[in-house]
Amino acid sequence: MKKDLAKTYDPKEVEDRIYNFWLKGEYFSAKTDENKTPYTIVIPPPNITGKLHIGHALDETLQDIIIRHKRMSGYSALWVPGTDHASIATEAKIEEAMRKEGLSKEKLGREEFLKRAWIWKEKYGKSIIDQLKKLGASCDWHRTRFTLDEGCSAAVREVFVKLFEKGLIYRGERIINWCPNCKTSISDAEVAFYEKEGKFWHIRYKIANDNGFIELATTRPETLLGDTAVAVHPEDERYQNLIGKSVILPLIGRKIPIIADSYVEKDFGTGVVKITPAHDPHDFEIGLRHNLPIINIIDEKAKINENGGKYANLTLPAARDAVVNDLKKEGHLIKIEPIVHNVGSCYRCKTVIEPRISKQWFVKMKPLAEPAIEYVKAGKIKFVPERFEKIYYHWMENIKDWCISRQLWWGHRIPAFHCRDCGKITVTRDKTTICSHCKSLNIKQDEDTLDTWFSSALWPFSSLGWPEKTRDLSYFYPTHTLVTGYDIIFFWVARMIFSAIEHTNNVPFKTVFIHGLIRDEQGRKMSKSLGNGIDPLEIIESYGADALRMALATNVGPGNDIRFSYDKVLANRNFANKIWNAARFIRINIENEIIEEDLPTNLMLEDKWIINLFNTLVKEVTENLEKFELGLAIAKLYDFTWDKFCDWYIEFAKIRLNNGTSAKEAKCTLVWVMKNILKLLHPFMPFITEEIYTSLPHKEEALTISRYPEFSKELFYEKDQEKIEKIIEIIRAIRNRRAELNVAPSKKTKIYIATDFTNDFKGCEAFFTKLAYGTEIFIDKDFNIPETLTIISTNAKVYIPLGELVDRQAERQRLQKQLEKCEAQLMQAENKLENDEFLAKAPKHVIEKISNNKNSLCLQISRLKSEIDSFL
RNA sequence: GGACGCAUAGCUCAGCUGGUUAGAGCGCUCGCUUCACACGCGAGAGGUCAGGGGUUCGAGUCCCUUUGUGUCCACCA
Repeated sequence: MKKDLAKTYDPKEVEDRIYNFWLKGEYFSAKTDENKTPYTIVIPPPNITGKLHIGHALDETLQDIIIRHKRMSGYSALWVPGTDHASIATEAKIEEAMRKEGLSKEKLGREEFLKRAWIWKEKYGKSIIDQLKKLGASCDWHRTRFTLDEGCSAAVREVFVKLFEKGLIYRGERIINWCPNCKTSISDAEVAFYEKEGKFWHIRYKIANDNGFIELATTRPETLLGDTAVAVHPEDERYQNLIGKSVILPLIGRKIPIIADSYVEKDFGTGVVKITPAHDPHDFEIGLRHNLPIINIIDEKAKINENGGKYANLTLPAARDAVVNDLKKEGHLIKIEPIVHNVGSCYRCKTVIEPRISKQWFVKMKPLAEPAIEYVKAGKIKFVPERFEKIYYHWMENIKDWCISRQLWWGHRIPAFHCRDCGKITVTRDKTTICSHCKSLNIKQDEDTLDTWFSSALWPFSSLGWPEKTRDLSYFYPTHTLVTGYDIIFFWVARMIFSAIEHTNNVPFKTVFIHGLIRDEQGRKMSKSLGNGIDPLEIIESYGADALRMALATNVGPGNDIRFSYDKVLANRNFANKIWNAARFIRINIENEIIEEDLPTNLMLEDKWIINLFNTLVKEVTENLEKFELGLAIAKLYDFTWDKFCDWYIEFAKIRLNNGTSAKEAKCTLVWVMKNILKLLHPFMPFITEEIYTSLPHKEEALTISRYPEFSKELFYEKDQEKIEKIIEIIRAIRNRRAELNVAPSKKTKIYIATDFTNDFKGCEAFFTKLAYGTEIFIDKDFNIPETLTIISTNAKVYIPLGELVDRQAERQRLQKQLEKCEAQLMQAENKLENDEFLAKAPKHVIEKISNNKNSLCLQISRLKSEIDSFL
C-alpha cells in the first residue's frame, strides 16, 4: 500500500513518476514473440523544427489509445517512434538562427552548416521525444529512429538506385516550382494557392508585315522578355486570319509566331495568350506541342538573367516596373485593370513561386500510381473514414512526375556522381570515387539533396530496418494502422503507399485512420501569425496529460476538425478527480483488508446490477475501439464511471458499508468494478489509472500490461435494480419541486410504496431511507392513506405524507399534466401495435418493447386517473 | 469549374449498420458544508434535429432538392 491518496488528484506529482515506472519495467518494448500476433503503428515522425503543437498531441493521443488497447489485449504491440529531419523547414530555421549571429550558409560552407544542423537535431529531436513522454506516449524508445540516420539513409539510397535502374528516376530540364526565398525547387504538392489582388496589364503586340496589332492581357508583364509565341484558340473567328503569322515582341523586337492551341479560352481576356515556356507550366506544355524555343529569363535568385537584355539583374518587381514603364512609353500599354487571382506560393514560407526551367531529378509517377490505386480499390488498405479514399484516388489518378531534388544541404544527398570527363552519371548505393562508365576519377557527387518526403515515404519499412532483412521487419511489417491528419494525405500517405508496394511488394499499413485539424476556440486555424497556437505542455502542466488526452479524443466526429476548448479539458480534469475520489473512497473503506480478485458468489442485487452494466460496457467499448470510434467509447466510459458507478453504485454500497450487511461483498464488488474501470480507461487516461491501480489490491505488476477486460456471458444478470433507482429519482424530484412544495432535504418522511413487485423492493428499504430521505419505509400491494403526496410510476405508486405542505391544486395540475403525457405516449404505442405492417416487418424486440411499454402506460394511466379523482 | 464536409439545446459538439420519450460538456434556474469528491451532490428549464419533397410499418439517421457555411483539388494567361 502506498501513501494515502490526496483529496484532489495532482497530475504533476504523479505523471513523471508513473512514466519512469513504465520505462523501468520496459513495458513498451515489443518482442518478436511468435506466440503473439503483432500490432504495429509507426509514428508520423514529428519535424525537428521546434516543439510539438496541439495537433501532434491529438495525433499521438489517438495512436497511444490504440496501441495501449492492443498491448493490453494480448498483441505484441509496437509503436515505433522517431523524428523527421524535415529538410526544407529545418534548414530555414537553422538559417534564421544563423542570421541572428550574422552568419549565412554561404559563409559557413556545406560541411560547417551540416555540423550545426546535427547539433540542432540533437537538441530539438530530444526535446520532442521528451514531449511525447509527457503526453504518455507508449512508444518503444529502443527503436527510436530518425529519417536521416544511417539506416534510413541506406534505405533512401537503395530506393534511389533501384528506381534509377528501373528508369523510374530520371534527370531532366523541366519547368519546376522555384521558391525564391528557400532558393530551391519544390514539388507541385508543396505549392499552395492564395487569392491575391493583382493587375491585369493589357498590351498590344504589333503584327509583323502588317499595320495591325493584337491585344492580350497578362498578370506578369515582365515575363514578356521570355515570350516565344502568342496563342489563340484554333476556332476563334476573330483571329483566323492571323494564325501562322508573326508578331513583333515589344521592347525586345523578337519576331514570334501566332499559334493556335485549344488551351486558350476564347472568352477569357482578349482570347490571346502570350506564351512564355520557361516560366509557366502551361506555356511549357504548349511550347512542347509547338516546338517553341525556351528562353529562361529568371535566375535562382528571382532576378532577370542575361537573356533579359537591358533588364538583366533587376529583381522581378523592379523588372516589372521597368517593363511596364517602357511599354507605356512606347505606346504598347493599353490599360491596366485590377484582378483578383490565385497565386501559387511556397507552402512553407508563402513566397510567390516562380516557375522556371531547371535541371532536376524526377520520379516517374504513372507506373507507381497504378498499383497504388489498385491496392486501395481491392481493399488491401482501408481509409477510416472511408470518404478520404476519394481524395486519395483523385490525387493518384491525376498525378504528375515528382520533382525530388532540392537545392538544399540538410537532407539525403543524391547518390549520383557526375563525371567531368565523359559527362555521364554514376548512381550508386555506396560512396564512389570512380566513374562507372569511363573509370575516370574526375567525378563529383550531385550537389542536391532529396525532397524530405522521399525519405518519409519509406518510413513504415525503413524504420523497421529495411533494406536489411531484419527480424523486426519480418515480424512487425506490414504495420497495422497509420494515424494522421487529412492534410498530409498527398504529401505522405499516398507516397508511403506507392513506395511500399514498389519496394516491399506489400502494403505499408492496413488501415489509415484519418483525423481532422485542431482549431482554436473561435474555429480559426492555428497559426504563428495569429499567435493562437496552443502549447500542449502548458495544458499538461495545468490540467494533466490525461485531461488533455481526453479533451482531444472526446466528442469528435470522424475526420472532422476539432475546436479546442478549455471547457473540455476542465471537464476531463474534473473527471480524473472523480475517479480519484471514487478510488479514495474505496481505499478508505477497505483499509487493509484482503480483497479477493474473484467475485464472491452471494452478491446482492445491486452488485449484480453494476457488474452486469460493466459487462455490457466492456462489450460496447471494445467494439467501438475496434471500429476506431474512440469518442463513443469515451462517452460510454464517462457515463458509466460517473453516473452508474459513482452516483448510484457507490451510494448503494455505502449503506452496507455502514450497517455491515454483506459488506464484504460490497467491498469486493467495489474493488472489482473499480479495477476493471481502470483497465478500460487506461488507454485513454494512462497516468491516473496506473497510479490508482497500484494503490489498490492487485496481482499484476502494472496496469499497462494487464489484460483488457473481456465481455463475459456468465456475468449476465437481470437488472431490476433500475426499478428502485426510478422510484428514488421520482421521490427526489417531487421533493425538489420547490415552487410547489418547498420541502427541505432535512425534512424526512415516511414512504409508502405500493407495488405488484413487492419482492423486488423488500429488503431494499435502506436505499430509500438513505437516498430518498425516508424515515420508515412500507412496502405492500396497496395502501389507503389520505392526505399524502402520491407519485405514480410505471412499477409503483408512492405515498409520501407531506400533509399540509402539499398544495392540492398544484398537485392535481401536475398529475393532470402527467396523465396527458402518458396518454399521448400510449396513443403512439397503440398506433404502432395496431399497424399490421409494423407487426409484420418490425423486429421482434422492437415490438416487444413497445408492447411492454403500452402495458405499463395503461397501468400508470389508470392509477393517475383514480388519483386525480381523489383530489376532487 | 470539380469533389467532399458541416448545419441537432444559449454555446461547443456527440449520435455506430434507420427502431421506445434525441444525448454530453459548459452556461442557466432552484436546493444542498449528505461522513470519496464544491474539480462536488440532488432537482430542473431549454431542441418542430436548416427549409422542402421522397423511400419506409418507422427517418436526426437513407435518397432528391433548396439555402447557408467550410475545406480540398483544378484554374483564371
